[in-house]
Amino acid sequence: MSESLLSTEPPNGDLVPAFIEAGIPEMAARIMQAALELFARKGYAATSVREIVQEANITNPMLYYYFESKEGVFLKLIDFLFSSMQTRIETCIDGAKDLPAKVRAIAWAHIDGARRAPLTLQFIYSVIFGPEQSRPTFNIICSHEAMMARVYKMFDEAIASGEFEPHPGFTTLFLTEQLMGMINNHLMHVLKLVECADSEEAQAYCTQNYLSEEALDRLVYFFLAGAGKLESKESL
Amino acid sequence: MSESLLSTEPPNGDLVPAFIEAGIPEMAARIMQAALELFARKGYAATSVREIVQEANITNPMLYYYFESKEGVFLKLIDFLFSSMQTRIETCIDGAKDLPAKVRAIAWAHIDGARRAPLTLQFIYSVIFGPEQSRPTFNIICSHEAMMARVYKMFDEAIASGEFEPHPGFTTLFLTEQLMGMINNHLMHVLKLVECADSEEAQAYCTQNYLSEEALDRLVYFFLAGAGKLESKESL
Amino acid sequence: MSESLLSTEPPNGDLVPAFIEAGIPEMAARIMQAALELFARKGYAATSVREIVQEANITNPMLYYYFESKEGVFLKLIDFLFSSMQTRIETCIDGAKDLPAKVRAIAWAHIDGARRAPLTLQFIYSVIFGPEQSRPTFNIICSHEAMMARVYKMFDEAIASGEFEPHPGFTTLFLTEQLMGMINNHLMHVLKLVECADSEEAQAYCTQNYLSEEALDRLVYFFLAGAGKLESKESL
Amino acid sequence: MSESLLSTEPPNGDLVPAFIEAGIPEMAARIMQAALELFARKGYAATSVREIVQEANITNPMLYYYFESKEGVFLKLIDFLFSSMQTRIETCIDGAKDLPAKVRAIAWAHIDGARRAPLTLQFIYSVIFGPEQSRPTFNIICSHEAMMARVYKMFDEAIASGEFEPHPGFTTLFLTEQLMGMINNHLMHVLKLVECADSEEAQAYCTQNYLSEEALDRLVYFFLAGAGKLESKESL
DNA sequence: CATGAATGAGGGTTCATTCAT
DNA sequence: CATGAATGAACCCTCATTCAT
Repeated sequence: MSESLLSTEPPNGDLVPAFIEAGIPEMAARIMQAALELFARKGYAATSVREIVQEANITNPMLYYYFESKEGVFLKLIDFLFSSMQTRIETCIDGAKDLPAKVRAIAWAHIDGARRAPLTLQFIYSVIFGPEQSRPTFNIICSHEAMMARVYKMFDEAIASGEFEPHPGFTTLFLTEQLMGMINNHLMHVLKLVECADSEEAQAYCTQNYLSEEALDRLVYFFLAGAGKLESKESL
Repeated sequence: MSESLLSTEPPNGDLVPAFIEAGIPEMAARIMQAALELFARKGYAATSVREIVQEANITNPMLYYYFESKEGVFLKLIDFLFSSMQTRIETCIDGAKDLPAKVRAIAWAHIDGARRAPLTLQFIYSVIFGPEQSRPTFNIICSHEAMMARVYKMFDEAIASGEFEPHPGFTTLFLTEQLMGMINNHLMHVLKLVECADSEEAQAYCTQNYLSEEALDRLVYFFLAGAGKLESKESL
Repeated sequence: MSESLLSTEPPNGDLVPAFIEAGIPEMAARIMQAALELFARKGYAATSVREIVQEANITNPMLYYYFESKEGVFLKLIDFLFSSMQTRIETCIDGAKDLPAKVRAIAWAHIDGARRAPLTLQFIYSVIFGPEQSRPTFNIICSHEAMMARVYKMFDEAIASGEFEPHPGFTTLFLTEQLMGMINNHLMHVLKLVECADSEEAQAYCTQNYLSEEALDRLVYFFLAGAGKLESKESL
Repeated sequence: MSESLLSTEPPNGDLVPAFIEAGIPEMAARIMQAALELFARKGYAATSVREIVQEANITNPMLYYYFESKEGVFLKLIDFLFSSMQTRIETCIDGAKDLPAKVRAIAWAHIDGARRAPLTLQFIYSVIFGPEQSRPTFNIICSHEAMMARVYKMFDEAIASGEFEPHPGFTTLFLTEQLMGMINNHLMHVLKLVECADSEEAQAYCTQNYLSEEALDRLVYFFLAGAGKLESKESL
């Protein structure tokens, strides 16, 4: 819609500044960044501590100085990333005026995030959808559900205010699951494409079909049409 | 719709008979079954060969007698499972008379499969959506896309025949991705629930909301409403 | 000297007929041949039973039917080869009229053997000169010394008859060791060259410098000149 | 000749000090020493990493901390030993005034080395004369030929200066091969004897016939007499 | 803060050998 | 004679982690 949507940040996915801003020492931040990339690319189990410290350009015991263990690195990372996502979604919802705009903002935040930091997303998804025992146990429900809960509430409010009427039989939970599922699905395709996008042509294809405004519009429209009826269709 | 849909097979997920039927020796089948369960639960990297052979109740070298390596077990497994899925989807599409029935059949095949063999699904999803380098490389595109291609063709034919008209701007590829994505999303929730379903109450909740006819109807309806318009709405 | 010296047998090194002639069943012969080649190329320890049976084109238990063990194959092989060498040397000595001819015959038997069956020689040498504990224990002294003893006797007789007078201080044992050592040394070079002789040029070089009559003459002359004085120098 | 020739160093063959002097950490040196002894006694293939670390009194991973692999230990060892030999031979040649003295010095260096560190020699010989595929591949030609080349040059110079005239038909390469071959042959016997020298009597026999000045004289005389004529025979 | 050195436990894989048929 | 299937032990190597400095 507005150009401001189209972020121009480079897609380097370097979270070190963000870590430091959150009060994490620089070296710990480098470790977390290295771990993030490796966990995303190879998974937690297949990533060795040695690889992490090599990638972070530090010595082995330093990791144990800043973190309790390999598991500790993972948990700190997960905690940070889920908090960020939670914050982001809340900002999206609170900052948009009506349901379509809110939905659109949430979707765009994810899509743009996938473009800018694909590895971060890959990591989060592998944690959410991968086997639980392949990584340290942590309360994924707690973290993930908090995010879902905010979206859930968004639909509740829209229905209560009469702004939106779901198709018969559709619960708020169902709508939440569908929306987040559609976004996830979209991002999965983005990630697959980003990985293989060696040629310029492939990148252009990816951008047009998955990272553009049109792609965003398609997604939002599909969801709203499938989900129910809006009081006023102006915003679509 | 018909009661025949509601399979009553127990959800043990034992594929050994299926393996044997496909010409795999019994001991190899036991190995594959054990590996499937462990890979699904812990991921490929976190599963050790020693665990597999222990679970399969065989000695270590037997695995190497029937398979080239741990990697070989994985690949044979993947190959078998993807072939089965491919066959199944084709059967669904060819056996149903119109688009809604086809979509419904595909969705139900997956949902029922998730109920009967959740670990198999968990395994397949962790392979499709997990980090590529966390497991042996194999041509996932080739296997997965073949499945997608059949669905793609299904939409193409429905559109060509005038049976279905997608909303403006929706390509066949987009529809395919949305349908499969929605099914995936649904199954993900099923898997999460199955894992935690220790109480009878929880299981009942899961069955009603995700494994019932109503859940299936909701899904199919959401998809078709979001995707476009049917020539005749009778079948819905 | 005589053309009969120049053997024209192909250098295939196939001992299967010889094994069979010695009363060994054909399959056992094939196993021994395969083992010989592998032991020669990789050494006893680095050769696995599986490799042997694959090379011999038989199944694994067959080896244990004909031989007690991997060690048994080795011992039968060694026994056969040392006996052959012993016989050969005796024939050389008994068949030549004077010391130079005997020395020449012994040297030539070895050189021609190296040409015809380099792997056999490589095997024998690796057994004689390699670490004792790298292979099954067997009485190498017994086998090897018997060979040496015959040569020793040859010198003794030549000295006793006045045909040859060694340089002062040279014992018969010393002469024996020098002669066999020189031959060994020569063969080592042949083996090294045969291994690398991929080009025709290299083969020609090898033939001229190590496998020709001139090379033989040089060797015999060097030995006799170094060892002592002949009563009559006609034969040189 | 001079007493200085007769080294009195104990024949313990402990190279650890030499390794450390060459800048190798002490623990790595202990590993190399243990590996040397085991490789010499059992061969590379028959020696397990567990044996090495047990002999070196360290834990298993330390070997991999200091070396890349079992193969790495072997290569570092070979490199060190060949360099030492090369240096030693050069010192012998450069430090002696005429050809007989040079030949004598080379021979003595080897004989004395065999006495002081028989395992080192056994190892080197098993590498040079054993099957190539029984150990890691390394450029044996490069290492060995460099040594030969220096000896080759020694003969060339002696011939050019008129100091020595080889028998007709003897090339410089032939002389080099004969000399080194004779030395090798001599050392082989030393090694065989050292191994069995459990009794004092046996040791005395060995010393007198293979490690004494007389044995050295015999060897040098045999070689020179066999090889050609010296301008002046004084030095013999 | 930062390091080189060290470790017990376990990783995947292959060994020589033997069983039942 | 000949085979497919099976085994306990051992192979080389790497893991996450910790020590002393």
